[in-house]
Amino acid sequence: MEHLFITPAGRLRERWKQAFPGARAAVAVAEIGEATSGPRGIVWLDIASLPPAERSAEVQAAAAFGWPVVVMAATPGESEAFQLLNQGAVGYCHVKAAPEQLREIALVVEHGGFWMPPELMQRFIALSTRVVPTEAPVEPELNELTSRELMVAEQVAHGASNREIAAALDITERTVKAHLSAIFEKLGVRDRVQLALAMNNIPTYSTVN
Amino acid sequence: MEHLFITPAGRLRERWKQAFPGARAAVAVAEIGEATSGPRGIVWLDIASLPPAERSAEVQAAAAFGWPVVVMAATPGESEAFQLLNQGAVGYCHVKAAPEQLREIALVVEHGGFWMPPELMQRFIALSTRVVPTEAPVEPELNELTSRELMVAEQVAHGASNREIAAALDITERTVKAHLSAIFEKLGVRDRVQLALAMNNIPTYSTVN
DNA sequence: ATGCACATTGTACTTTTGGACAGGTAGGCG
DNA sequence: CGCCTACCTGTCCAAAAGTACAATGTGCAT
Repeated sequence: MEHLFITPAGRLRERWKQAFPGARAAVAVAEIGEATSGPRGIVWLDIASLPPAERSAEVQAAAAFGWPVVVMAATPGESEAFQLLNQGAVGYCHVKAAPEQLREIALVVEHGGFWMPPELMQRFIALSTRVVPTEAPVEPELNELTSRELMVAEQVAHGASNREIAAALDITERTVKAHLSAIFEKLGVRDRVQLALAMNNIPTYSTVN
Repeated sequence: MEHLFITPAGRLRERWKQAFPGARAAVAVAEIGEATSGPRGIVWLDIASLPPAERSAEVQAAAAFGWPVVVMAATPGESEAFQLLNQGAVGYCHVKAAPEQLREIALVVEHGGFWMPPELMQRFIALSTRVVPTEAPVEPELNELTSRELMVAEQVAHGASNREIAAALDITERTVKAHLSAIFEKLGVRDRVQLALAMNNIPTYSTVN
């Protein structure tokens, strides 16, 4: 496994040599543009001192080389991270990552995985759930609901509190609760939050319990 | 490195034994709920024959165990993948993945990486660039949330209770409440119901008081 | 008339939620 | 070094939500 560090300085940092004794350094990927047929390796791209505008192109060039590309940034930022990963990088870490960290990353990417700081990963996954189309809409059997229950359910679907519902329907809060209990039972939801989501055709996980 | 396969059948498939000769099998994570202090291992969760509704909870439970969780699905779908990763899984593969593949995945996740099929990863990246881009906020206010707050908000957006959120994020209920208070303040909503609706771009008319 | 579903309300209770007040830690920054 | 932010936690408390075990009334169908 070869390790190729692309860095403006053109020379390896101590940290890198510690991580991979046999590592090589270069100023640009173009400098070694033919080893595609040799043994697999990893390209480590130091973009810390690169103008932001050139980074994307640099990653593309490195990715074109055929080896997994790990980007090393000085100030890991989420928008940059994903832009660069989108350009073909498979790793994104801090330029001052410890040797052990680098070896971990190497293991991950050489086996087809992606690597980025855990916080970033968490955040992106969280964000993704917002845009990924969730099929399987849990279409509630609203037919099961009586007319009065349906009124209450609609109020909840719009975020109303029990007190507000009581006022709107001119009934007691107690009665609202009674209707709600019946609704929960019929629709198989646990509480008003899940009801509100179900009424808007939004699936809920953690429906258990 | 221990390999624990959670599968309804309770017994190892040939493929798994080939991949990890020392692997163990169990019907549920609860069955072995104390080895947290022992050597690190990986939990392989077979959700192929599990009702979709229970999968999320199962992943949560497995994640609570403390080991990296790899979900094995019969028909890998992107929405499910992201949901389950959001529940704490760090891997998502086909239940019939080849032994070599499993070993690759094991290497990746045991070194802190994430693994999912390349197509999914591509899709994931592509989607994320749509959400994250610097100055293209889908909901401007969401940018005000910190990373942790966003995670909590996501959970609420899917109907989770404080207790479930606490378990999922491995924090106390108190902390969840703290985050929620901050979220309510920042997003200008009154309670978790309105937050859940707001997160799903559903207007609420009773925002007053 | 009898049974039944629906709507309504009551009391009492547990659970959940959310806020108030008060900390503690860790990392980044001037 | 303080200062700030994010993150995490605690106790105490009050409101809201939800459940359990009721009762009452109305209309409708068998």
